Amino acid sequence: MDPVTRPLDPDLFAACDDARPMIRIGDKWTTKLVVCLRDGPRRFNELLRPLRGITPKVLTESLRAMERDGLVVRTAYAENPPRVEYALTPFGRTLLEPLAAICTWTAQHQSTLNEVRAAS
Amino acid sequence: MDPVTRPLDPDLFAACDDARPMIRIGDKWTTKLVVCLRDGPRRFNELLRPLRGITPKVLTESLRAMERDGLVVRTAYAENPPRVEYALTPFGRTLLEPLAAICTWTAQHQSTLNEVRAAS
DNA sequence: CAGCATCCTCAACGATACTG
DNA sequence: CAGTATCGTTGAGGATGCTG
Repeated sequence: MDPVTRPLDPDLFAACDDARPMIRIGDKWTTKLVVCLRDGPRRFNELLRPLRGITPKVLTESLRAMERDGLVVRTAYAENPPRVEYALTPFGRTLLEPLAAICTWTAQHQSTLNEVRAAS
Repeated sequence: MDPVTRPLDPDLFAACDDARPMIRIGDKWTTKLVVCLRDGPRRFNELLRPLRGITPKVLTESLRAMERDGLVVRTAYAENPPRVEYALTPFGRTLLEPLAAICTWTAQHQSTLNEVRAAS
């Protein structure tokens, strides 16, 4: 069929809709936070420091958003000084595997990407 | 060890760095574009329409960025009316698999997410 | 058809300072 | 320690109109 007049594949609309990552996977910190929490609960400052450059405000906002989505639980202990721990929920842990696929891809192709970008 | 004074895991810094998706996977359109192109070359308007809501400007910008990263090739045919086709490169196709993992996760947990968000 | 030009909005992100 | 408050920046994305 003439490529100019061929109809649009209806399935393409569905395919596009399925491709939306509803979780804020794209934002700057969510993926990193999930990875940081994979080995167990972490305290606020234990997250603040390895995530070089994040500010307390942004960390708080990110954690709150992930809490709302049920990815993270916040546990505050009534101690002095105060202690708060963040941990992945079972639901949050299900993100670990697909995220690992992306991380692996990035690690494998980062050099390729750098070359291509440097060449342009 | 006292949880207050325990040292930060040095590996955590590396883990965080590995978690950065260098590709603009997070942006609003890149993942959808990759999925839209998985079955073969598409023309500008064939991408514009299924990606409901995208504007020509943003589509152009997204495609240009993906071209710079070597994910997409742009082929212009000297015809009248003009015809341009966009296709995934072999490199771009390598993204399909890890992206599918995310899409599957989203499809599986979308209802869970909707419930959690509605409850808050 | 495949875009470019122009202007605009808004939310993420950041810097700095302060507090229970 | 674990934040909050305030202010400022930035850029992705959008609206609209025009063109080779």
